[in-house]
Amino acid sequence: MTQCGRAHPPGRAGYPSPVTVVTSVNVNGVRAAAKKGFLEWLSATRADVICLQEVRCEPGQLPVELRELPGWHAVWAPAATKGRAGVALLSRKAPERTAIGFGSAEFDNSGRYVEIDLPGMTVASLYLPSGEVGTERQDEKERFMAEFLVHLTELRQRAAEDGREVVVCGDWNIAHREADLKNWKANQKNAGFLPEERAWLTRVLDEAGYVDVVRQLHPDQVGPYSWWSYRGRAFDNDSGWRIDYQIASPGLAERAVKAYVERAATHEERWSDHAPVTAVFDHRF
Amino acid sequence: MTQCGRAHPPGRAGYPSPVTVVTSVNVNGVRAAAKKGFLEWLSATRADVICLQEVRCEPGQLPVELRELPGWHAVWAPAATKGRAGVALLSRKAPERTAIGFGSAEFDNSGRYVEIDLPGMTVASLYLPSGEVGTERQDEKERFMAEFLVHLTELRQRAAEDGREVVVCGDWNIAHREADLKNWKANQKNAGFLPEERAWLTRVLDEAGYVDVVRQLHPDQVGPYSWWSYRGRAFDNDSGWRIDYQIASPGLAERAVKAYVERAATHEERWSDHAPVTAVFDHRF
DNA sequence: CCTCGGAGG
DNA sequence: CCTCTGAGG
Repeated sequence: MTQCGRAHPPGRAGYPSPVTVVTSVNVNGVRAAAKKGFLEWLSATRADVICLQEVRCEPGQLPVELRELPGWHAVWAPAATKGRAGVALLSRKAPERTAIGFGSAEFDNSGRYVEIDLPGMTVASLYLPSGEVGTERQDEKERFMAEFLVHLTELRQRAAEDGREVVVCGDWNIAHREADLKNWKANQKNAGFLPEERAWLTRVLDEAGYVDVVRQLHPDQVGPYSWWSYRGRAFDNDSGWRIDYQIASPGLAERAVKAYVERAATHEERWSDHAPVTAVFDHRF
Repeated sequence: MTQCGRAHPPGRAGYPSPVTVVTSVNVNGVRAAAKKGFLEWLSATRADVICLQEVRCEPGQLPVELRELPGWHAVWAPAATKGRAGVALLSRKAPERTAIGFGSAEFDNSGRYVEIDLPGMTVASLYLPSGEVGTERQDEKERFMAEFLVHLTELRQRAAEDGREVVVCGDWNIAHREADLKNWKANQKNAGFLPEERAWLTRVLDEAGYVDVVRQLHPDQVGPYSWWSYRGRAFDNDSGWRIDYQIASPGLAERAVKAYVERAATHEERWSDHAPVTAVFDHRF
């Protein structure tokens, strides 16, 4: 682990480094992404923790460049079905604890959730099912949402008791508000912007007590979108959706000093249909 | 039809042009081939008739560049199963007759045989099943061979009665003799070089009365191979097989003045794992 | 318009 | 190591 210390003043107790940079990105197939520029982005990023979704690869299928990531500790949580879903967590520091799944009989092997403890904070990578209205896949999404809300509530409580902070990053596959997608009117009956999905996200914030880190720092901005369909000219027209979030405990969220979408990361050579969502937490404040 | 006459003396009765150039090539997916150089090869070829195999495309799926081939008449014979097999015939002159299949209940819809009549000669495009020892697909290959030998015999007889010549071109998926593949010893138990397959090809020549045009003109040559696996470095090592043949009636075969494999056609940018097999028939002799 | 699996080659 | 499906996105 060759991560070098940066020129920051000392942080608060429990945070060995005064600043933690967290990034989340749905890579849409980590092997394909690696061939198109993901590795260059990775070698340039200043993130301390990276949450990946849609890895779509069993650990045994990873090419060397991905199996051996110098400077990183990796936890891979593939789906039982080959080539589907799959999440991972990369961290510069070794995790104190690792957990795959959130205690769900149905979803723990579906490659949709992995959680690690780092000094003072828990970081999770989430890939919520994408759903499609009128299909069994929408029912699955709803079952996931119901179970996962319980987990989020318990996670917050446990963390609070332990004096830890929490951030759940990933592809939530729901745009929360009208400002979170280009064409909200046309999408009110489409999966990803259904009233019940939006209401569920509101409950994540209001009832489970989390904060949408990007929105907190940019309350009046349109977007910033994090996903643009590969179909048509969605990216060029910025016809996107904000469906990738960092959802943090209030104590962590209030330490967020920056939060943004790295749209340019996938601009020149597009290596995913999602862009990285990054937050900088400064533990000195 | 903009095919211009060439500076040849007049041919024999029944052959409006004194020379007929016939090419056969397995394109391994005509859409993929078109993106990689097949169209450039096509625009440069001097062939009068082209037999294609493994077109792997329904006529409705053809991109414009393939749907509209100026100067060519095309007959497409796709397989019932999408993306599989499929043969076609392109001719500068309009066919006098077109037939898909050879009267087989099992195989007429399998995209493996199409036949046209041109002035004085019948040209067929064949894609014989490839087979694999110990599988149902080898049984299928053998059933095809049995039925097809009957057809070849009848085809010759009918043609002789009508005073026509015949050439059946295509991917026969059998190397006939030891000189027809790089590593014959190691392949004696593999589909494509089984004793019974080789014996069947001998019957095509000796019993049904056809001539292997390339071998006739190059009796002592190793190969020339017409297919090199995409696996490993088969092409670079010239580790190939001669499995694409022009099998002609004796009266036509004796008019062959040239017969060769266009290995260079797929050398620079490889657009198929097979190379075109071309024969020039001169009707003045 | 992508990525992946699997069949067929 | 190719080219196709078809599912999932």
